[in-house]
Amino acid sequence: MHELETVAFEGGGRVGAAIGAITRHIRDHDLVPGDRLPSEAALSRELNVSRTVVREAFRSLAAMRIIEIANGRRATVAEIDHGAMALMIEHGVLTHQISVQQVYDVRRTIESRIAALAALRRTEAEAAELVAIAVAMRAAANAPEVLMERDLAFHDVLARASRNPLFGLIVGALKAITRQTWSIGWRSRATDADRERMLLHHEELARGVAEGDPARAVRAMGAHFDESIKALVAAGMS
Amino acid sequence: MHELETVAFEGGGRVGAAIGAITRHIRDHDLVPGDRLPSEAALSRELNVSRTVVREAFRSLAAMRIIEIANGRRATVAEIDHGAMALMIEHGVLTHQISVQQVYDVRRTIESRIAALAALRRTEAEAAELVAIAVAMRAAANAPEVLMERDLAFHDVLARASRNPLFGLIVGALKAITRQTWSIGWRSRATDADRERMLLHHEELARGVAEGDPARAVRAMGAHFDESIKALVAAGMS
DNA sequence: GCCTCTAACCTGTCTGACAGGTCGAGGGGG
DNA sequence: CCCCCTCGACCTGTCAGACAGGTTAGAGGC
Repeated sequence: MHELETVAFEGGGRVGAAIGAITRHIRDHDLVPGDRLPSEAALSRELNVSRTVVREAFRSLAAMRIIEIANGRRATVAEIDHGAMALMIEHGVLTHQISVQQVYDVRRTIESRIAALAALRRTEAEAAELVAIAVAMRAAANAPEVLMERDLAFHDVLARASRNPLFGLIVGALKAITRQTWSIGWRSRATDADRERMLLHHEELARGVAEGDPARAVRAMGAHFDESIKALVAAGMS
Repeated sequence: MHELETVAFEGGGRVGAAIGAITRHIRDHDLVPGDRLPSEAALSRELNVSRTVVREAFRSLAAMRIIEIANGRRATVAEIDHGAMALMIEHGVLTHQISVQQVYDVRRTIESRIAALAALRRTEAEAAELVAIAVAMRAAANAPEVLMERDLAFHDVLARASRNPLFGLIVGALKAITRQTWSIGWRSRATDADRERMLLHHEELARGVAEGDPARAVRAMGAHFDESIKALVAAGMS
């Protein structure tokens, strides 16, 4: 990897400058997740600002999960995490800037690629896990809450098997929306045949990934999302 | 749209609780971008916490671009914006949690879908804009800095033409990485033929979108990214 | 009715203080 | 000699009060 430069985000105030200084510190010292940052007092001395300013800068970075803060402990560099991104996207949906259907279109796009990559890169353990979850989903066919959690777990494993954490990050961020709309889609799957098809798609997907057949996996994922989106639209989800 | 519930993110402290209260306020009052929030003093009275706590909560939300804060003005609900997401992803790359290649794989996936959607949904004005930018790119073939900006503008227009702001959001977030690696890819396009192909791909893409031919647009986008990624790998980009 | 200007309001930053959590250096016990 | 426990230094979380500087709504003049 070559040199990268942090984007200038320092919007005017001293807090922005402090944020810049801290991210620069991370970059210049080539810190990795878990590494500790200077204390608030040390930074406030170094930057010639009050502790208030440093604290607000820390809070900002913690909100983006760039660093982690906790009482008594020094702030540390954080691992990427979808929590903040989920909040941002959720806010977009809540304020009518993004529709649920648009979220599903993005998810469909991403998950299709994930399916292909997973078919090519999954470990044996992941293949077995996917098949097991698909079986477990059928067993929970009459318990929507449980079924949803297994559905989400299925897609988590899939994302992990794609060997690209950015896919996992995005899917994880969209999961919050999924969780809130899942039951609507399920209820609108009126007939047993509809529900059976959903289970079959997951089984087919698991098999495609297990057998290392990307085309098959992508086809199953596409079919799954086509039905999901159709179900949401049928339920009147804008 | 049906009822959605904000994810519980209130990690322990009062600041987390304040964040929850503010997001709940936005949701309960169905606020949209531009609407004003209560003042810090009002919130601190209402929540029985000090202004410090409210301020840190505001900073956190501002970092995620959920609200906007400025001196003298009341905080307002913000429009979705890729700035925060860009910072998060950049941090992931800087701390070696995500590779540049992985970023490009995600971009390729997203942009291919964008190309298809843009071909179906673009306005006439956008079609003309894309063709114009493609022409302008050729004119800047010997000025890498200018060429890059036009390249980025091209993809921005494309994202807008997809009529799905979430695609624009993600592409915008990845743009920071793109900006920092673009010149590496360009330099590694050793021959004039390589560089010519890149221009041709953009022209072909613009034409595919203009003529409403999704398959053609997707094909051109795929070819473009295949070359871009090849160029980055050739340059030793991890 | 429109414009101007001011006073009230609001945010940005600083200071000092204290409660409570964390962690490592030493000392005591096995 | 090693392990465990304790304690003190260090650090973060929250509060209160203060003041500078920006913003805005409304009073008052034209």
